[in-house]
Amino acid sequence: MPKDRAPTRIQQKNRAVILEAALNVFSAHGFRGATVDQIAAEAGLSKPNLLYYFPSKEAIHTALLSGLLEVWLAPLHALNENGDPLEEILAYIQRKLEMSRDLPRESRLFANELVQGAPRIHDALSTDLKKLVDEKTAILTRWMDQERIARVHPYHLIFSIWALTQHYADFEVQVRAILGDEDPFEGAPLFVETLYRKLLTP
Amino acid sequence: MPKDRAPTRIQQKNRAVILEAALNVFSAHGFRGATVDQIAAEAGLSKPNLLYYFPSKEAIHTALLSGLLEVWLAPLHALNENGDPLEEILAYIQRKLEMSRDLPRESRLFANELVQGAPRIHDALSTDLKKLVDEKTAILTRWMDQERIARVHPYHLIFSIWALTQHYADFEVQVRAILGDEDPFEGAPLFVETLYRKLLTP
DNA sequence: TCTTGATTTGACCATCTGGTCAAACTCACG
DNA sequence: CGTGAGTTTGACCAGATGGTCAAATCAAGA
Repeated sequence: MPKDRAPTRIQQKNRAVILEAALNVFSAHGFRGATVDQIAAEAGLSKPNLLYYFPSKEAIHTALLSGLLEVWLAPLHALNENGDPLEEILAYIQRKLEMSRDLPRESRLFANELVQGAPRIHDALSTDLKKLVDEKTAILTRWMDQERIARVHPYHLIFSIWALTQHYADFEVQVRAILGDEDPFEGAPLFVETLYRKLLTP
Repeated sequence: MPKDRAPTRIQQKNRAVILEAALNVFSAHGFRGATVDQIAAEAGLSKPNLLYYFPSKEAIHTALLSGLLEVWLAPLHALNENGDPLEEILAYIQRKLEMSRDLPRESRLFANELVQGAPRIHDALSTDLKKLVDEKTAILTRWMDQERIARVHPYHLIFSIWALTQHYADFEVQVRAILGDEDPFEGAPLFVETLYRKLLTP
């Protein structure tokens, strides 16, 4: 374990390589299903070498999750009260859909954690996430009060957006098994746009 | 392992007890995260005793999944071409929502499997499930052709229903972290009904 | 070049885990 | 009540897994 100096070039590279490998493995097999050997192999390092950069499997997982939570919530963060309500919401949805397409591993990493009761990020959910969602639903509610979008339960509106968009990443096998050759991300954007336009147009 | 006679009273009871325990453990920790000892403890049996009734951990998991797949797909199966289109679809959605509320372990069992690439039920997805969905989307398409519901991509319509309804079971921790005391199943039925009524009314 | 800290590794360990087995026990029924 | 099949268990095993450690190797600044 290096002292707490500025990270060397090698440290920077190897930490990044490890996190990338860990993302692959954890997202595909969950925390318990992933093995340190697997991550090390994926990263092209020996196991002891990997454990030189992170003290434990748990530490890698935690570093990954906390590092990605910000990225994951950025689109919701960007929801802007001063924009046009419907366009803001639709833009949020499209951004989430793009993330499902471009960052499916990240989506599955969180899905794995959540479906098993979020043992490692429960705190972040009821603090950071709840705070962000409360903030944004307040905006939604104000828009509804001003009759700029139709009135619906704001929390369930957020849940529905998460569910719909992340479904394509989290349950990709199922979607592909049913769609066959058709690219899910061909029809999805139009479908969800139609859906939320109809739902929210006052 | 008993011979292939008719199952004794004890066999019947213990198999059921084991499957119930396995449902608890597998749905909470995934296949890899569950241990045979855990399932045995939950079932109130010793590990060798448990393995007397099922030859392996894998066998228990398979028995569970294949036994529950039918239950899981029953609501979609019940979608009836001869009923009123919108009411049929809304009834399907409400049934799915009830299953999320009443059978969350079953939902998470499948979610765990799917999010990790469905290594153990991939076949059933591309055969049984695909067949059922193809059948039912054909009905939806006919309804759309007859202009009895609005035209949307039928597969994405199905996906959206799955995503929305199962979200409440699969990601229950997250929903609860955000809703706090509020019961998710208080607001959800009205929300999803509104959503699909607006989407599908021609 | 030399030195010192950073990096890498082979060997190793304790624990966990899925699974086996022979022996013991229980139950239903003739 | 005796008997044979059905049931249960303690002891055990092999392989996997997370993690350690001392020794070897490397890299960069003096």
